[in-house]
Amino acid sequence: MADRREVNDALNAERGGSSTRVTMIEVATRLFGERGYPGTSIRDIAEIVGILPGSLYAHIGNKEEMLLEIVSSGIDRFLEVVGASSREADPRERLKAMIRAHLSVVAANPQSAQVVFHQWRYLSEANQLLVRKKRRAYERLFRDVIIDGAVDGTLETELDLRIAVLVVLGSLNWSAEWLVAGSNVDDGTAEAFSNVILDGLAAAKFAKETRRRG
Amino acid sequence: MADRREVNDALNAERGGSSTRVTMIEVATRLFGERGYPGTSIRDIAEIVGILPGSLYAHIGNKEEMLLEIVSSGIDRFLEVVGASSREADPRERLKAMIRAHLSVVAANPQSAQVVFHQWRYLSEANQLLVRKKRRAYERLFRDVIIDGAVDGTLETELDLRIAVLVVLGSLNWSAEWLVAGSNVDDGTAEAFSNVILDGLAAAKFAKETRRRG
DNA sequence: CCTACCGATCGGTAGG
DNA sequence: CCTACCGATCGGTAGG
Repeated sequence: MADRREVNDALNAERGGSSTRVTMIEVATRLFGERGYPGTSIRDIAEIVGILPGSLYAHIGNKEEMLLEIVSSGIDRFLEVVGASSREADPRERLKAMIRAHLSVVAANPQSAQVVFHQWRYLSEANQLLVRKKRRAYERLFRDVIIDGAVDGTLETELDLRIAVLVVLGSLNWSAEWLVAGSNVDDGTAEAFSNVILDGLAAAKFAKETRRRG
Repeated sequence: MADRREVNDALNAERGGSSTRVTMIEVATRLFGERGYPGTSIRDIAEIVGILPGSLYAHIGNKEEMLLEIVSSGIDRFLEVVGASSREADPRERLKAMIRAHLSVVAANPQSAQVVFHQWRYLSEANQLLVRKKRRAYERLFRDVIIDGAVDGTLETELDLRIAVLVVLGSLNWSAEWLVAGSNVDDGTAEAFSNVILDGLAAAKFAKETRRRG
């Protein structure tokens, strides 16, 4: 009966943090993503974790602390993975790699992504400030690649930079609504996504043929 | 002191519904959009409307009924306005008109749009079914114009239709996060948006020059 | 639309 | 991590 707890305790010794705490955060991530922060009660989380509601407070200070941790580490994940994809020199290829990376992070845990994208509103003003700083850094990755592309001529120069970033990030973030959890983003999806973003919907056959030839 | 109520009562006579009910829905729209459905209490709404919590139930059956009304009429608005823009014959121009129309509906009431996009999750299964039907009809408008464009050659033929629709609608829906309420969508924003969606971010100078000449 | 109220649930705590 | 509990707030109702 207590086997799950025993396994947890074993893992517990190996790492620094309590494994129950890790489980709590995982469960909270799922529920905050599915039902939203105000729609999830401490009791909901406790029940799934398998402890009594009050016992949660042996591992966390309060409910908002869990939200902050999920949102903050969630953005960090995007910054790490997409940041690593933004080293590529050629802006066009860099943007493609960033799109694929962003989609892979969302697909790895869409519920976490949903919390990152929507539940930060329920943080206190002070905590929202922390989060906003990270979000701005993330947006900068995309702004930079578009600027670099405009400079070297591989990306469009005449477009409205702000709108371009909003369209790209908007369509990427919306993927959390339809990407199935755990599905490795297959080449097809990322490729199709990049095609729409990079080349748009309008037929531009001459440009493509020209590019293909040389 | 009771002047607001008197004015409401006067308006009340002119239309069918109670004006208090209309005010309630407006307030609920704002709060559901800003704080989410579970994060908004009946008491929050009542306080702003200026009546006591229990008095709300003279005008509605329950809290979810308000949500359903807001979501349902919200989607109807998109269907009407964007549907009217989808009569244009040329697919490229039609899509541009639809993008502009969608953005204008969001800008007219971003909070309502937020409720439409995110709060439908809190409806009962039965009510979600109603909503999903309308959402599908809305997505069909966009799928159709992309298909029509592929057929007549003005839009790209090789792209993944599903992904294309998701990218377009994703970026459009995300606009509710950044569009300021009441701002008429200026030509610049809608034009820039259409440019990114239609032509993409990749420089395609040859195609553009070719199109301009012919 | 108010008065007066209901049972249920909420986030959180003291003490072990 | 449990026992036992707190005050506050929740959606909603009967009767006027």
